[in-house]
Amino acid sequence: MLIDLKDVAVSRFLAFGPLEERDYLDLASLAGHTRWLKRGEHIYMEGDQPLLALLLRGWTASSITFEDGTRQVIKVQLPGDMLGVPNLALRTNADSVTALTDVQIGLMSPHALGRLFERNPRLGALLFLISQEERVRGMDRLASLGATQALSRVAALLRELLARLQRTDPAITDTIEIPLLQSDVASLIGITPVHLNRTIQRLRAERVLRWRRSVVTILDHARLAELGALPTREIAPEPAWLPRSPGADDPSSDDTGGT
Amino acid sequence: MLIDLKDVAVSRFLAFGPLEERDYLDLASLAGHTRWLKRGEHIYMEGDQPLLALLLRGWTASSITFEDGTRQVIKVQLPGDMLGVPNLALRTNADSVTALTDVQIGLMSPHALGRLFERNPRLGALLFLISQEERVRGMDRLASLGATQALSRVAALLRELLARLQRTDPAITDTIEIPLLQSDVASLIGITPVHLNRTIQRLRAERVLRWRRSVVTILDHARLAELGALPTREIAPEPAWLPRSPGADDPSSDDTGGT
DNA sequence: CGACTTCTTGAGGAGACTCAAGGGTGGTGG
DNA sequence: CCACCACCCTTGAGTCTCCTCAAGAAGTCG
Repeated sequence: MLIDLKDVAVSRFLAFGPLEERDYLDLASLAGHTRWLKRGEHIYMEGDQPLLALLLRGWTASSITFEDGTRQVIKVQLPGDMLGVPNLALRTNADSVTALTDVQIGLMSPHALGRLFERNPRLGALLFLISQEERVRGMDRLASLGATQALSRVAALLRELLARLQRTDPAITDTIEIPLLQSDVASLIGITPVHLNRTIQRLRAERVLRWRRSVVTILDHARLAELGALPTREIAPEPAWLPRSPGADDPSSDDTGGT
Repeated sequence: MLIDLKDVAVSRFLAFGPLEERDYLDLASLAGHTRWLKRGEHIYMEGDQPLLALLLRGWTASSITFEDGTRQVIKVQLPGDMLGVPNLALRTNADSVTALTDVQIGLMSPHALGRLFERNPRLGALLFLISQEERVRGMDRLASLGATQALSRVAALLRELLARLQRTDPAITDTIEIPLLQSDVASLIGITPVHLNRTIQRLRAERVLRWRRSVVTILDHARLAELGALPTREIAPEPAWLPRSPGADDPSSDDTGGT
């Protein structure tokens, strides 16, 4: 059960293809202090100055609070995900991020990010791509909330989490531990906790899944896919247009000889 | 009513601060053929190879189709917005983009994008930031769909469109022309056309707005803000961490620098 | 073993959906 | 220029999903 933190930290990058040694070094230059936070603590809050971090262990949730106090959970982050990235575009944070479990995060300075764009355009472009992947996820969630009812939304969420967890741990197939209260899951898919619970009861009755405390076991993957009726998204394998790593000794780059 | 296309094309960049002359030149290198498409035509379709374009004139809508044929409108794009960006992360497009009006688009090659990241890290980082801004918009919409009811969603949508239009045309204050059918608007906010219509009737009765054909006039901005209860997002003014333009003659650009 | 949180179930009500038909509006062709 | 047609908006009626309020069961932690 020991995972190499290095692997987790770059897992989102590796989804698009292998990295050169130079890339690992440049990515390491992003790493700042690591911190542990307890479950329930906030990594950052709405209205604060933007802050950038990498989630190394544990789960977090991003939420937005309305003026009347209503809280909406926007998404959950798993190890390897970056925290606070969208807020870089804003003067103050749009969302808050809370630790769902005890978590370990690696803080990183926006300035280091800026230097990364300068020094290693390939990694800059990869960061760009990772953000696009997040946007696609957001679009799918939007489609789920906008066009389907509770049963489908639960199915779509479980399929999403399963797929994301499988990427860093292929051993996961049927059983996942979701450190979310049912009230959090309900907010995530835009229904009330009461209604989520009734929906879970239906899925249990149909033997689609087991859901005990925070451990969910999928019994009928086919039925789940049928309910959460969005296609599985495939990551672009090594997009040809990506700049090459600055270390790569390929003489065929016809461009200006900078360096 | 004549708008300089150059201005439109870079409007999203300018939101974060002014550009150097060099930046304009590098951005121009992204520009490929421009094309006109008629209302109703598709810029690209789900399942196709990703394609990159800049919307120069007119409106488009992005939508996702479920396996059962249900279509969900994800977002609308206005002049200056880029089309197809999120799909760069995927093997095949997750969404389709359709022209809501006659539109003019500028195609751009992903390879040119890759070169831009290499040649002008500042613009690379700005593209990254523009994507983050989109993510924030998506998060807000997710919050709107997940936590509020029809009346608020209509209000939030109108406020969003108003704010986006005002950015390129400050003259817009109360009246906007929305080239969307009520059925499109309904899908966008995750309700049925019938229910949207009833909701509009309520807003009309309360004298919050006029909505005739595709022309919407806001009569009561305060009430609208009250209903669409999300804070206004402010773009970060010239983030300090952005790399500087490669043309900028700053002698201290070598990587010195403390921790 | 309590005290607390979280999950579960019940009952009643409201927002949103479906089906369906009537009323405008703009476009097209005679 | 008018008549017709197609498309869209609007309204009605009935139903269902989902919500709210509330209380009881089960699990967790000190």
